Amino acid sequence: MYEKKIPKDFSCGMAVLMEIIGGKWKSYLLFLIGKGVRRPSELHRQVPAATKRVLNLQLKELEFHGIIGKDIYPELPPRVEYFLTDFGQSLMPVINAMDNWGSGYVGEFRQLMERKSELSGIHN
Amino acid sequence: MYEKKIPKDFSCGMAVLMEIIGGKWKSYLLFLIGKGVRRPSELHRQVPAATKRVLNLQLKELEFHGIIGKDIYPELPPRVEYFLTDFGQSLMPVINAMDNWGSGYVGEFRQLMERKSELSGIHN
DNA sequence: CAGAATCCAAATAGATACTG
DNA sequence: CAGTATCTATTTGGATTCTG
Repeated sequence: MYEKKIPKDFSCGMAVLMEIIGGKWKSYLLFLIGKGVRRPSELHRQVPAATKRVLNLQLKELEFHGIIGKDIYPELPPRVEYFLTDFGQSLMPVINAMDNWGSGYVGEFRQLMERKSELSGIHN
Repeated sequence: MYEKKIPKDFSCGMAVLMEIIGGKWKSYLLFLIGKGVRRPSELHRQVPAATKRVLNLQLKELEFHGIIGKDIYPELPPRVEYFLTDFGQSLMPVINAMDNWGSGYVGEFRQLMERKSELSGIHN
């Protein structure tokens, strides 16, 4: 399995939360699963910029921390459905607070990023 | 300057927030500055595990996003004091919500990490 | 004390091809 | 469809040294 070499300090609640939801796509995944998007292929369709591999890795971490669970139906073709655990549900208000705050800043944030791009000559 | 090559998608408020506070030590820094720890040397003393360089990088990012500001006193020896902007203040309730949730999970989290370490044979 | 410069290590993500 | 394996690229953080 994966072995981290640099110790992290989890004395602070923030650090614990960041460890749990800190991946690049975990917030989307939680958001979507919270909205009822359950199957891996659907999730991938909603977040096409990420590869299956990365989504799977992050889903595994969320599962490891008990935030989500999965039902596996041994059919053909195989079917898997993710869901929020009770513990995961307890996280949703925090997620929503984070999303709300961020949403209020999206516009200004984009401008800031454009200014930054101009300065360094990048034009996506 | 630093040029990112992989585009990020900030359509979601969560992603914006994570971009702003997502660094390894930013949460500590905000927490400490919010508590009134102002000077770089003090901050470094409170977070000795991080190097000055990294703390500076993260402080700069927080400053770039308008979360914190700094007063520079051109004295000898030089003195710098960070402070939360109004915008940064607006973030604190979210930070606190995140910290509270995480704090409630610290114990269980540590156990989980130990179990993980046992499995892979790591004993820090 | 504050912080920039350089070099390097670790962590994380992406591309692609493959299996049941 | 779901998931893994392998390889590569990018991003981020750490160590050290140096300056005013």
